[in-house]
Amino acid sequence: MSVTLADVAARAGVSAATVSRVLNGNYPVAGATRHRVLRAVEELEYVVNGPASALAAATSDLVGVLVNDIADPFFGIMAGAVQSEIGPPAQTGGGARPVPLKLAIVCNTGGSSERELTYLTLLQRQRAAAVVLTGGAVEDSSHTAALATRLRRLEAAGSRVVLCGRPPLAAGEEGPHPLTVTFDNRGGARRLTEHLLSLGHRRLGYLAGPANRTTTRHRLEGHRVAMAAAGLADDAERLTVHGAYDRASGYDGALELLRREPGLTAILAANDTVALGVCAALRDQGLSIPGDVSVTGFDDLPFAVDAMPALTTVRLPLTEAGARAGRLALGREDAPPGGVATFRGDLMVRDSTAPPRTSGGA
Amino acid sequence: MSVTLADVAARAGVSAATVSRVLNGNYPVAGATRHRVLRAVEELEYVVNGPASALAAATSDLVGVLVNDIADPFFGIMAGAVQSEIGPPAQTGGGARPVPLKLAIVCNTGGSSERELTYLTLLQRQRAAAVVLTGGAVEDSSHTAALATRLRRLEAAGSRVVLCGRPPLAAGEEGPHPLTVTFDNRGGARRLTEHLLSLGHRRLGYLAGPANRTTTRHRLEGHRVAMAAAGLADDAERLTVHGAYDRASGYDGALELLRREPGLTAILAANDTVALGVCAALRDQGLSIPGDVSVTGFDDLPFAVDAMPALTTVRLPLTEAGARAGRLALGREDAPPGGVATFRGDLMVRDSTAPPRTSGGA
DNA sequence: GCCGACTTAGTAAGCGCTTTCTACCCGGGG
DNA sequence: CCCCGGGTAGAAAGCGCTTACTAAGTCGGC
Repeated sequence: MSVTLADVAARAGVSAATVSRVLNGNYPVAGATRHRVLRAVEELEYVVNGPASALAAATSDLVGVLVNDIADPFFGIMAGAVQSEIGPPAQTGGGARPVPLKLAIVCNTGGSSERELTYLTLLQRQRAAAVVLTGGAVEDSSHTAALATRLRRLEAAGSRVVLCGRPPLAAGEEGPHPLTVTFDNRGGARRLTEHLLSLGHRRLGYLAGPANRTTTRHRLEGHRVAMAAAGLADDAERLTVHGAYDRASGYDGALELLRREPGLTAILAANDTVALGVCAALRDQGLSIPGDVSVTGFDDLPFAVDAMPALTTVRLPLTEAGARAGRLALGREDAPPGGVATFRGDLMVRDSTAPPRTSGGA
Repeated sequence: MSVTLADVAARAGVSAATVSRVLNGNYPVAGATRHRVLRAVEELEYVVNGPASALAAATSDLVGVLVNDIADPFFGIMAGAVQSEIGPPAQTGGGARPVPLKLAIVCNTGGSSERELTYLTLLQRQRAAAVVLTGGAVEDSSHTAALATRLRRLEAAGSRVVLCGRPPLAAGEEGPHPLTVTFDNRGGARRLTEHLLSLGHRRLGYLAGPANRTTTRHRLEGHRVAMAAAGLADDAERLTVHGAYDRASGYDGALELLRREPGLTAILAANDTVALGVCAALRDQGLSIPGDVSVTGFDDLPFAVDAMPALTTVRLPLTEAGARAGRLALGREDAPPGGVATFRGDLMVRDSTAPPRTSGGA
């Protein structure tokens, strides 16, 4: 059917082994021979059979990238960054390809731990060279255990595993842990809360993400720490509402928060998308931002600066993190000390936060 | 090293052939035997070797998805939709898997035709079951020809090719064309322009996308048609600026447009992201939207409704288109008549457009 | 002028799975 | 009682590539 190595070999008057060696450049081949082979490859429009080489070499050119939802820029940006590290260079590459180009298999888990496991198995089946898991992990002991097992099997099967944007695996296990690139969600949330507190806010509502997610928990913890330091621990507890990481739950959550505490002067949203929903709800209630209520997001996705009003948020270096994870996955970069690299998030103060009206009167 | 079919066969006391048949369910196997095999699979934690089966069966479980930039929600949404059609079902799937789950290989071309070809070759190498090309195509005759060749080769190699969000291949070629799911960019742009015209605007600037892109051209054509119908053809020509599909070029483009025509009362941006840049520039110039200048986007990405102000735009059914493309790619859906399905975009009138101040005075 | 050391190329044995072809077991009709 | 056909399972030949291992030249040194 299609052109095979043998065809190329015949055409170039050499053995299949030689063609393979020319193509992989992992064995000395005389210049003249190489050229003859390369010409035959051109003439026959030969394209390597990936599965065949993966089988023979016991490794593939595929890298799995697990994301909650690729349509969400948060994940899209990280996935894109991973991809650009492992794929063809952005620059018009010359003829030499120092490292074999890898292809990224993007898997949407939709936040379901079950699908996460399913995809991990599918990636193991593909003999993926590496797997990058992005986003917060579900915190359910049975799932955590199942996940750890799967990851161990993947590594045993030769895949490199890298966590990106999620905390390292529980330290309880023996053996080396997957390399991890993580964000300081706790610190970011704490700084955001402190920012609001320092503006004079005292009644702050917190719209947390879905329960049982590490990201949700860490951000919430950071918030609570700051609240407790200001002697507002009880309020923090009372004014926390959980919801999905989407606009709709921001809208609903804001309404719920207002119901619980009509005197609210600030709302911290789980992330930028949720914050957008909060803003919409507030506007619909006839409240001005930040005049009546200050709002904060998290992540600093590209649209945050163009929101109405421009969102005060925490910038997460998603691109850098994804790129780092990609390099780690290919072993192009040395592991960070302890196997964990943490990126902190910078507070971006914009127009959605201001001193509360009551305290502003001085 | 790892567990193989043979190991499972030995454990179950059957031949490898039988195990293969049980796993693929494409051959009658007695119930008792099947159960024994399945148990052995469980006990051994056997995971099929994908490359091996791909080699033997001459087809893989991989579907390539080419996008300009996965971090851009426009592409993220389509890619996600494709993915959800070919991957594990969102529902907690039962044991039966009617169709083998496919994995999506997402390839960021960055809009480079060269990388597009590179990826196509890499996908052919993987023996991808299907390839979905999204987004506008580069209109360069040599690239178009090269692309057509590559696609033909892919199809010859057994991959199904589907175009999504780009026009069908030139009709000149013989043989069946790749199935296509496309958007009525022309009509959308025309309606957008007519909307502005009907509000009373006469000095409209158009911020087009990068030249030599089908999407850019179609949207521009739609705009020109409406402008010409209003006797404004010359202005349309003079007030068109090309730029990338990003926020920065929206910003710069708006400034350039204002320089060319200070009396501008409306700017049509190539897409929502560009529109955001336009809004930012206008604000920085002290102009109000839509008071001084009306602005429109295109695509209706999720953030459009939360922009400052909410963007009047054209909604493209990205999810539906992606899903359709995914189904077409797997042959799960019959080809549309003529092989081309066109989705139209609906005008979403929001707060960024209003009658121009001067004509509003009546 | 002969023998290692070094290059370069070929041989061939798989890699783990699919699938055709063959073998076998049974039950029922002639 | 024999033969035939439906239902199951096994044997074995690849699928196209990688990679020891082996072979054949080529040199330079003693």
